Amino acid sequence: MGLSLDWSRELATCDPAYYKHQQKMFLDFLKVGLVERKQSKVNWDPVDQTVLANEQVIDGMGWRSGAPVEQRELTQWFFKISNYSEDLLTALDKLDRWPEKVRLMQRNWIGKSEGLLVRFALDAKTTPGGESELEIFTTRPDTLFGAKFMALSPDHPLATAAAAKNPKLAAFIAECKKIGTAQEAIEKAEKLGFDTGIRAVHPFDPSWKLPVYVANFILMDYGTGAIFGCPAHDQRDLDFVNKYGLGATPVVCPPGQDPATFIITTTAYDGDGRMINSRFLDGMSIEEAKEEVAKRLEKETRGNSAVGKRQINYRLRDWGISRQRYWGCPIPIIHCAKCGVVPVPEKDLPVELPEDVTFDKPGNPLDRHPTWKNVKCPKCAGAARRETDTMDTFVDSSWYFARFTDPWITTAPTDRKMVDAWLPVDQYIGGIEHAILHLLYSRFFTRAMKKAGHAGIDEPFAGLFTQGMVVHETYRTKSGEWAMPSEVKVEGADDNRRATLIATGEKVEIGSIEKMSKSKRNTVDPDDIIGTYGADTARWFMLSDSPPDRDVNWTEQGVQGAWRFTQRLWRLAHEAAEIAKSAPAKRPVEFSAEAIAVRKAAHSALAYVSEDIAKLHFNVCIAHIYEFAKALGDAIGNIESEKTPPDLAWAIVEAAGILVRLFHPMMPHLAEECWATLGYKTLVAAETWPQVEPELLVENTITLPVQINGKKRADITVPRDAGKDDIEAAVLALDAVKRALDGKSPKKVIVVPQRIVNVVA
RNA sequence: GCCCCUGUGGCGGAAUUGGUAGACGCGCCUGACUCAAAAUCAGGUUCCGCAAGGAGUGCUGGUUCGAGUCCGGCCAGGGGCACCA
Repeated sequence: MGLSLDWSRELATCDPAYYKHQQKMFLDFLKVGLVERKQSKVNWDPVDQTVLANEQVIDGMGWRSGAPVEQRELTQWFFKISNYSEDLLTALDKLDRWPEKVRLMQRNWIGKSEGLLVRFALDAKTTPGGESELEIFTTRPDTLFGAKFMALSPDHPLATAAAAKNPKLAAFIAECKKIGTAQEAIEKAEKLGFDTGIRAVHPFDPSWKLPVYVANFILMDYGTGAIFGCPAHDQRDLDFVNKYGLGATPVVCPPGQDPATFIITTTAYDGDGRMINSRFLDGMSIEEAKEEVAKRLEKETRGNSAVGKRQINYRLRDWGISRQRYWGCPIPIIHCAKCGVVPVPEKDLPVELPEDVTFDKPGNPLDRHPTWKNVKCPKCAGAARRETDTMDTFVDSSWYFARFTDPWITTAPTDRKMVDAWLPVDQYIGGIEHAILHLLYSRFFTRAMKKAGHAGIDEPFAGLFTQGMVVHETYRTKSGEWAMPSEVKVEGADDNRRATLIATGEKVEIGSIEKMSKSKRNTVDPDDIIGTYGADTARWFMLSDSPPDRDVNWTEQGVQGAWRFTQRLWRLAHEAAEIAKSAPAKRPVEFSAEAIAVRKAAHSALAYVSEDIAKLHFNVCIAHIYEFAKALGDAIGNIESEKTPPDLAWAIVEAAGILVRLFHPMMPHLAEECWATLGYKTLVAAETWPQVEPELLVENTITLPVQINGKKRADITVPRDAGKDDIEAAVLALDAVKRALDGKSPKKVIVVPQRIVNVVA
């Protein structure tokens, strides 16, 4: 297709020469405290037999396998992306050349929430082991007087302790965990609770006791795994109390509601309002009440520390990178019974994947490869074993752009001079599907590389553009097999469209329009167009209609038009070359009206294309090139005499040169040919972009639309610098205006300079 | 459920950011060239109407001299998040 790629920089992330550096960075990140090994509940893909990050679970299914994801408890390696939660969030504001949509998605994913940690005292008589307090996290401390219950996650230590003494509770917790394994069930699960018998004390009223439940909708890994429930203002809590009959006292009254009659039944109120039923908070706004509660609880102490503490929580979790699969970069760690977790010494890098592996059984082949797995401990030389987890392949793509700046260096992941000179990437282009996965990981990785000394910047991509997907109809045979568009003949129109297999004539069903994929076989091969019409026509055609950020429904309708245009440009180049023979080399001092018209067409097209190409509005660029080519063709066609006047000849040569350079980015091969035809010895690719002459964009007379009551009724042509009064007088003399006014004088005449005139009748 | 985006001719899509709606291309129609066809060239093509004229950017109300563009309420399609306290 004539793409200009520097293949000398080609790299492969599966090449040990690449992942060697990745292992080095893993060890460096470990040194600076950005890698951690911990037990955690993980998303387990039962088909791929591997762990998935939260970001890789889509609607409860594995992003690759599509299988329902299960929860498992495993020891895993993590990159501490959450160290950068705040930075990753605030730095989004500075990424002004990123689509707002992507920034918003990342903001939501990071999910910052500000709230208060509150230590509730427990009635020790009621606790299993004399526990005296329970810490909860809330973003709504203002609703503390609406509290009806406390709730613990089934995984909360206090729940575990209570269950040890209460078999019924233990059974309830076991039931919760069973439901918790299938993601789909979680979404539909009813809110269930179990009263532990434990009683908590309200922080503002020692005599106010709250029952402590274990509830299936409380997550252990957010906040403290425990909450206080305010049913009137939280729908989940309301659903819960309505099941257990605990009641709901409203503490926030919506504007215009009478506090005396305001009640909550089945819908919680989470809007704005004034505090009610809340003692010293009554009458305050929500914000004032939050502040007041925080202030009071911060001051109050129990056992040498404050009862309340402000805290900011993030939804963003650390990035679990352990994968139990063969295809990935081995994690350069050795486990020794004596020394524990030992990093592989740098001189032993890379840890290469063994090649003699078998895939006959499910699970990780590295796990059952004795000679690879069993090694000596680098510290004590005793028997040890390798870490058999490999890294998530998203790690590979989190820094390849940095490696591109110097892919040849063997002694380090990056050459600091190179990486700092080249990065950040000026314009990154990718699909919206990477909005949080790849783009958030890369932002973290760049920061981590900075901390470990491998780069000097925070943000990898200064400009981001998300291109749309190419979509196409799907075709399916009676036996349920997918057919490719090239194998199918489609006839008829609208509701009568029908499709048959070209080979057999068998009828096929026309299915929905979907993203092109190998599995649905709804792909088209640009080689077909390239084969018939050439690469330039294919490029032009693909760029011409649809803006690149939108999805396109692929059709070859219109490719003929693109091909026709290449012919026209070719003819035009030859016609211009003929005129060039007699054109003066020196720029004429004076230009005729015809010559000026040609120059204006050239320079205004140049101005438009320059602007639109920077915005990646290629379809609009192409429209302007069509117009310009038409104007130039007309100008050449209008030459009557055998000998073209020298000034016009010069203008045509100038215009042809501009035209070729304008379409060169879209049709490089044709442009080079045309350039040579025009007599140039250089390559267009090596030429500079032409300069606009701004004075050619200014018109001496302008045509203003004339509206009557906001509807266009006429045009008027006036000198560019005509005064308002002159324009108004000319407008009122127009027939269309006189007719509309019917002898009366207008209420108002609005003259917007250089734009429009509106007569209000 | 919450958040976000999109909605313009027969089709893909333009519209200087509040100022001529439908650029440009496809398709279609008419004409020229031709014995004929293809190619090429010229003209037309939002809808209603023979015309004068009128209506018109998903629906509906508003702000404004003026709204595809801004605001409110709906409808439809797409995307993201979802027991995150």
